[in-house]
Amino acid sequence: MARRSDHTQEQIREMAIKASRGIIAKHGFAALTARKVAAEIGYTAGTLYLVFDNLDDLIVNVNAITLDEMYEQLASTQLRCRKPENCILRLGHEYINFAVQHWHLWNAVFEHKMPDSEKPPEWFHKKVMKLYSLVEKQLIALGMNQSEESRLATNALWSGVHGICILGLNNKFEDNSESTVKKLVDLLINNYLNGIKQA
Amino acid sequence: MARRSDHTQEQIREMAIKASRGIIAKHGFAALTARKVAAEIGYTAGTLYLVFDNLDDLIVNVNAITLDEMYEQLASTQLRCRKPENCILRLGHEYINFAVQHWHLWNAVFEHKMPDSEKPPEWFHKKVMKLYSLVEKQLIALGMNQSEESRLATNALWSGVHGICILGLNNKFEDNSESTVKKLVDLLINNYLNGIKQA
DNA sequence: AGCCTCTAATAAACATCGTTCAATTAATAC
DNA sequence: GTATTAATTGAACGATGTTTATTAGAGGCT
Repeated sequence: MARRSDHTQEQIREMAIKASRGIIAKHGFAALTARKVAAEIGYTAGTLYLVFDNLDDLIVNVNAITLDEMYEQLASTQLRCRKPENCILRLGHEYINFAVQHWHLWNAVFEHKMPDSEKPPEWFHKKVMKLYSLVEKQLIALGMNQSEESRLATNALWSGVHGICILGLNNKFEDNSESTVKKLVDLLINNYLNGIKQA
Repeated sequence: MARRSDHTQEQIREMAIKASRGIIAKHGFAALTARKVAAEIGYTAGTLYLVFDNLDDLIVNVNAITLDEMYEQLASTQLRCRKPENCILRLGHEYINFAVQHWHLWNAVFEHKMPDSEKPPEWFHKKVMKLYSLVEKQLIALGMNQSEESRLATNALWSGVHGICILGLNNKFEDNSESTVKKLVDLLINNYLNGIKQA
């Protein structure tokens, strides 16, 4: 068979990405295979390679959507908060909420490694930085002037929050309930911000 | 062939673990395959299944050694430090040093996921807790009484340090040099401890 | 020594994976 | 209605982890 032209290449791309999201969301990152994605959109595995460089290319596009959704969810919590400390705490809580709600998709963002030592494309990195900027904005509102210093302070704090989520939600603690993870994130943020104000 | 009895089963186990460590250290976690391990110890893949349940079983044993070595390296830095704040900073620096020095082996500890939702054996978890106890000891020396509180404070701080290492050493920041990662860890620890003392 | 038993180790098989590519088939152009 | 063209396929390739029937060799017995 050939030239069915049931769909444009762009449509096939989008269908494949959507199907992949579904597979990951339902069965986890490890369950994603080229043949499964292809079967779900009614094509064969080979077709995917007409439209993506390889599976990594497809996965990066899936993870990009997850980052976009995460940004929307985090940004929406910033509308009704006044004090920067509270805004940052809300960001932490919502980060946890997102990870819990979209567990497999969130995990895929961090489980996926580029082969050899290739880097994800630049536009992907920008989406990550956009997320960090939500936190940096509040640190600046807290009196820190925008600079190398605010960037480092942001990276330190948010990597810390991320570390708690990664370990906590992967059951690496004795008690790994969502509420414990929230407690830990509060502890880290509160003490960190207290320390910053003092300095 | 059969019954060569060149080695006991226990010897084969140890040779396989050692060979696996070598492969991971040299070529990374993704390069580890049953056939490669077997070839390096002069046996075939099937033999590994006589001595391990599966590859995950083998990997857990490899990672256990890494945890042991990490504990030794971290514990040794605690001999010549007086003030708890400095002891914790040293732990942070040495955690980074270990990750840099044994990059692939350190990564393997966190890249490896049990299939489905099986858990690593209990003795593995104990080795992780032993590492945390190094930090908790210093938090207690800092005036915190040993309790649920000190455990949470330890988890929060050290997961944070770990998060910085994971993201920083995987090139997730703009500047991902070792010195930047050290700066971030200092920032997190110093502010966190300042915040704690204030509370 | 020769034989037998038992089992450690093997080689081959299986199902799956990502990826490639010649063959084919349907849409288009003439 | 026929020729051209290119989208899609299906089969192939070389891997992977894991299982299993087969076999070779060590140890005990006579």
